[in-house]
Amino acid sequence: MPIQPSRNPSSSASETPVRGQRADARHNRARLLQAAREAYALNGADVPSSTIARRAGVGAATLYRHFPTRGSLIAAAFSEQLAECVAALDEALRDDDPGRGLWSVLTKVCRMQVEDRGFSAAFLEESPDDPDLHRERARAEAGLAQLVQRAKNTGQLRKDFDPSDVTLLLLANNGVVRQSPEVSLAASRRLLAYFLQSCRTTDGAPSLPQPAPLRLDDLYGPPHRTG
Amino acid sequence: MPIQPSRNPSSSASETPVRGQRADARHNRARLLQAAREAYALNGADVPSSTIARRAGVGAATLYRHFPTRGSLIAAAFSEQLAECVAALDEALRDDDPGRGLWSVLTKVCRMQVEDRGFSAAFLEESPDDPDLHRERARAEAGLAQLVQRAKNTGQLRKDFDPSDVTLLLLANNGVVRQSPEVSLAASRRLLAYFLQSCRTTDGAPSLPQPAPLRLDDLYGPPHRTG
DNA sequence: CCACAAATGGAAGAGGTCCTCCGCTTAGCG
DNA sequence: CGCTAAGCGGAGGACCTCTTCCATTTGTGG
Repeated sequence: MPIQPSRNPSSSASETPVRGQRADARHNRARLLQAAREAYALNGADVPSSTIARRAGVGAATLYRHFPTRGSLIAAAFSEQLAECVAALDEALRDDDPGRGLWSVLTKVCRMQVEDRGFSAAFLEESPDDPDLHRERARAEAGLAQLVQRAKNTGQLRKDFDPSDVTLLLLANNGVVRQSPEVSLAASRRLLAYFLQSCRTTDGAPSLPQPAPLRLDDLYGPPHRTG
Repeated sequence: MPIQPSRNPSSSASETPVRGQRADARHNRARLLQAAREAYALNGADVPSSTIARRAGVGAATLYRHFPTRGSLIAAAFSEQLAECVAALDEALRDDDPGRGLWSVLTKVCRMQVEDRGFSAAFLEESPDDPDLHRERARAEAGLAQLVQRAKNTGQLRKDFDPSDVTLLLLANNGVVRQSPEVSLAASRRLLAYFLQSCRTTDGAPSLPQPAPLRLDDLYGPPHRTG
């Protein structure tokens, strides 16, 4: 059963200010979100909360009142980007040409990873554990699977491509992104080019090893913390 | 001018204990190195020094006397792996089939990244700033360039492959590695398969975008620290 | 076996982040 | 305009890591 493009992609609860709070509180909340986005974009999400509070021109307590946990701030700060991803995916699903749709999604998301280091943190590294985020990730996963299947059907995508390979690309691209902006952009483009080229159907090509069980919603904290 | 395979690949000064120190000091040094390697292998190099000292069964001061800076410990702990890389490269340079040599180096290094999270830290993320390390990285860079050129000459490697693409692969693979060991292994294998497939000469293939200026010796700290 | 310097370990200072408490300010309603 | 509670900021406690200091232990050459 095909997924319906979502009607209002930016309805994430985290983004919508709570009704009935005082005007100054609403204002401060907005300033905090903006400060967080700016700070995260630069070097990822490992920024002291105090820095974000200072940039927003509010005290630490205000930050913690609005966003009790680290994850809630991250989730709220990136619900906009999440919406952008969902929109890109919806658009791709509407495209008559599934191959073009898939390339376009991959290109867009890779570019977002380059342009905003916090984006990767929000979706791959940190684990905000926000219900909205989980739901949207699951939706994205399903939409991607559908898009992948269609692209296989049209013969634009190799048959042994696995939806988890999208996650694989995102992780790989994330690894490439920790350089200066210009270098990151060039590196990401080149990585994507290599990847896409192998993804296209090449009948004589050797088959790939087993796909890795990478589901977006399983990716957690920096790594697999043991010890 | 072709590079000569190095005669004694494991002569890194960091590995060789200083002559003339007391037997217990030499012993503790060895215990520290082993503890560091074990701790780093698990989750990368962001392990508190105190943990390493405790695991080695020595006090914190002892650690700092032997390895005054974080970088010196990391560099010393991974000089063995570095030697392994250099050996793999030397072996590849001796191989009659440059393509096979190159694939083998890439496969080996990717696998090392999977099996030892500290390895990546030592070579890509942290900046131990050890003279030995710099020298060996430069040597590796040169050897790789040579191997790449040979593989192009035999027609096994696409003409627009750039030596920096090896670094690109290492970074990408590093991004894929932060999962459980089994998942990481599968993911890394699959990524490598995708990459290698595009690297093989395919005359009709679309050309790649500009290579990214990624030299092993330019990669620094987590990222491009601004702010 | 002894004396002495090398080497050690634990304590403690410095620095940084997370988060909470609490007295003060101010928006918003009547 | 004035009351009230929502909201605020900064101080400070808990925790963690890095690094140094120093009294004590221990290997070793004579």
